[in-house]
Amino acid sequence: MKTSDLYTRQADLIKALAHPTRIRIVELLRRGERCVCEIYENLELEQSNVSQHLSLMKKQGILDWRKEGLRVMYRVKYPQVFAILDLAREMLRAEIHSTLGVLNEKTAE
Amino acid sequence: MKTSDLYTRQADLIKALAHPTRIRIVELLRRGERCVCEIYENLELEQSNVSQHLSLMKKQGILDWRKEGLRVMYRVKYPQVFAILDLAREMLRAEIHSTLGVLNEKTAE
DNA sequence: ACAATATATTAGTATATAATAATGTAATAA
DNA sequence: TTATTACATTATTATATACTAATATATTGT
Repeated sequence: MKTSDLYTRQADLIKALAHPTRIRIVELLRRGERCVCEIYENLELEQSNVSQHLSLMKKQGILDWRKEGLRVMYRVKYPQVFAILDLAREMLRAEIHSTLGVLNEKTAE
Repeated sequence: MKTSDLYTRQADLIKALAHPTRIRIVELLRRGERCVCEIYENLELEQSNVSQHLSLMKKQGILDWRKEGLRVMYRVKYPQVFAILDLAREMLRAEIHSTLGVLNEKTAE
């Protein structure tokens, strides 16, 4: 039996959020649960591609799903997921501002 | 010019934390700044390997550094980095508990 | 100027990830 | 029972990532 260590599990969980498409999916799900078709239509992606990304996140335990007739409805299981995306955005903004800051210094007075 | 879009930048930033070795490095830096040699000795990794991971995180803007003689001291630039690791650990614990929960139900009474 | 030390960079290779296309499966409708 | 719809899975291929080993660079001490 090969139980991956905690750092690896933690990394895999974070990795589940480390893709632009998966971030877009999660942001869509922030507004509530959605079926697969809504997701790929909304984001203009291939059904298969979306399905694979969903299954990856499901595997990492951050998504829940339920069948509703033909549809499969997905939702984000932990609010921490949104919190992580928000924190990343904060840092991104800070980074962008600090590089812009350098530009401003150069063009100032 | 190929300016990567915001979701890609956000994903790259998160990806910088999505590796067991980089998580271990950041956890070490949680206790304060460290030189490269302290890091690779402490974590029993190759200097070159650590250097590459550091440079990746530096590139994503989450690490700061300063030269001190021969040494280069690294530190984490944003507390958000630690917050993200903490949130991921929370979810990991919840996941582990919920799977253990299933086991308990099976062995109960 | 030369040696030693700390770190960075590069090249090479193995492995992982992602996208597309094709096929499979399960639920409902006719 | 057959067709249709929604989704999942698999195979293939391209690209990205990570590790090791080797080499380069920069700083300090002699």
